[in-house]
Amino acid sequence: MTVVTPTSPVGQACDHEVLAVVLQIRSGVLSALLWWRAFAPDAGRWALPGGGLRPDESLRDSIRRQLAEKVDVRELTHLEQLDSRGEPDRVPGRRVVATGYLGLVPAGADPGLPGDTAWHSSDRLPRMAFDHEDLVRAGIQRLRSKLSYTNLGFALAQPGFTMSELAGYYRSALGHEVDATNLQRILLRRGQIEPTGDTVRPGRGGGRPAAVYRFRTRVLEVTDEFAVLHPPRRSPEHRIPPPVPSLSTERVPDAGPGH
Amino acid sequence: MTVVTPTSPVGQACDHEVLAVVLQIRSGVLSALLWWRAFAPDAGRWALPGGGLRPDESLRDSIRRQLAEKVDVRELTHLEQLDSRGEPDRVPGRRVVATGYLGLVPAGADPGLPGDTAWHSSDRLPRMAFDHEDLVRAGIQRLRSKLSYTNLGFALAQPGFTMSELAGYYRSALGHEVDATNLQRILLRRGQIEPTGDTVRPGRGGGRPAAVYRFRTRVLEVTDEFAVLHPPRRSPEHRIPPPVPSLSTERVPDAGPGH
DNA sequence: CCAAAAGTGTTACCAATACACCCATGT
DNA sequence: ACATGGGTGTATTGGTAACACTTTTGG
Repeated sequence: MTVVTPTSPVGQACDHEVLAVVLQIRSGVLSALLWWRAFAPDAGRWALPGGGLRPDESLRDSIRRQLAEKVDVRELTHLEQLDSRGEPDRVPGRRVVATGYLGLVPAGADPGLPGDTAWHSSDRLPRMAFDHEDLVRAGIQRLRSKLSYTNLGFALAQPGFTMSELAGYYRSALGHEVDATNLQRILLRRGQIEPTGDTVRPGRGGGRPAAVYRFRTRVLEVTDEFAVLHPPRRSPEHRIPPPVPSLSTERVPDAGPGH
Repeated sequence: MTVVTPTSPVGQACDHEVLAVVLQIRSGVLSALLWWRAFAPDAGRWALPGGGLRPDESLRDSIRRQLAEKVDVRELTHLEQLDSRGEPDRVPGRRVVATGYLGLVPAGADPGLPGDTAWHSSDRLPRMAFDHEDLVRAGIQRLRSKLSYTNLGFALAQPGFTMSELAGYYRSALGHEVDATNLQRILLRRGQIEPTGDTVRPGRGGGRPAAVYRFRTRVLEVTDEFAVLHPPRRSPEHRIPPPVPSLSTERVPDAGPGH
């Protein structure tokens, strides 16, 4: 049965916790914000920020509240739900269902952190508590996927950036080479970014001054609907005719079950 | 930091429910399995199958158990998590966090249903309880997306099928025209399907006998990684060199927080 | 022999990659 | 001048949509 161990935070109605995988590109390394557990269970391991859901808050409100203890929430440029884990033994000694979130902080920001909290390179994760490492990997995977078909890059970059900076963020997040030239054209074509008109002075050694760009919106949008099984281009009204009900042997009642 | 107040109710641990959006193509119509609520709250509206999470089962086990009451679970060809909803007022009178699942049943199957349960056309949904309609739409959206870049078609089709049947399933699920000819080549190229060698006798009116195909695996696989921001083709080892730590001003400790 | 349905071959199109080349600046 | 980094132009590639055409059956 469910044993209540004194790890549960404040007066909870139910054992539901909310966890966040907070990612940021720090000096060219995709990093995750982790928190060091001083107490059992899993003392000495690193855990995701988060905690119990309060009776009067939504999941999203909850994770924002709990993140506020770790990092300045105003720095969070994106927050979306990952998935929920409910294995009975995922946390020893007590039954907790966890809902994971992915949070993103733009490059360059450097929020102050509590002493037990630190950024960890995503490809050299420390020993982590419970099933948290798995959630981190899910978060990274989600980020990588969405960079490809949405404008999620806005959440990794500061408001104004040069194309080589942006390509660097994509490189770090995706883990492979990204050509700044082609990235520029892809994002321009899709209407994700636009030049601000400003330029940036070249560093020592010279070089042409780089144009400054910004994302047109800093809210998630899908800009590349899946490349295959598109609706046909030719006849825009390729609507599927509603099938003849008389031929149907279906049982699709619209009212109550009067059978 | 963490306050210790073991107020969480023991035993019937938490108000967590699991819901399933079960979809099937029935006579060319993408349909959802719904259940008629006889009692308050929201009596007379249609709801998703599901129910409370038991203390000793995982989320996935729970939804399988609860679906077994509505539909022969052996018919379920696919089951994946959608998302969780935790707004405090999503169900009047009590606080319940819900985790939604997407379940798929292959065309042709016609499991017996309890009297209060029926299939409903997905584009003419009845008045639904709580936030369930929103979950249905999320499920449909998920299905449509994954048809494009995974082999999820296996879950909509019976084990053996002709290309025109399969194109029909895709048409119904996606809501737009799908060319059987091109679908065949796409799925063959991706290695999703293969001919069984059998053919099917043409109906009255003749026609060339159709070849029977099957999906090579009936487990979800991603067959079309996102079309853009691929790793470069040329040099397979375009690995990003690990950044020099000495130049880094980072604080990415590998051990406990000794700061 | 004709109609119907399935399958094949071919073309056109579009978007992304690769890469050579041009531009603007610091030393 | 020339090295350095940014930006533009362009050829190539690859995969899908579109569609005409061939194949195989029933009447």
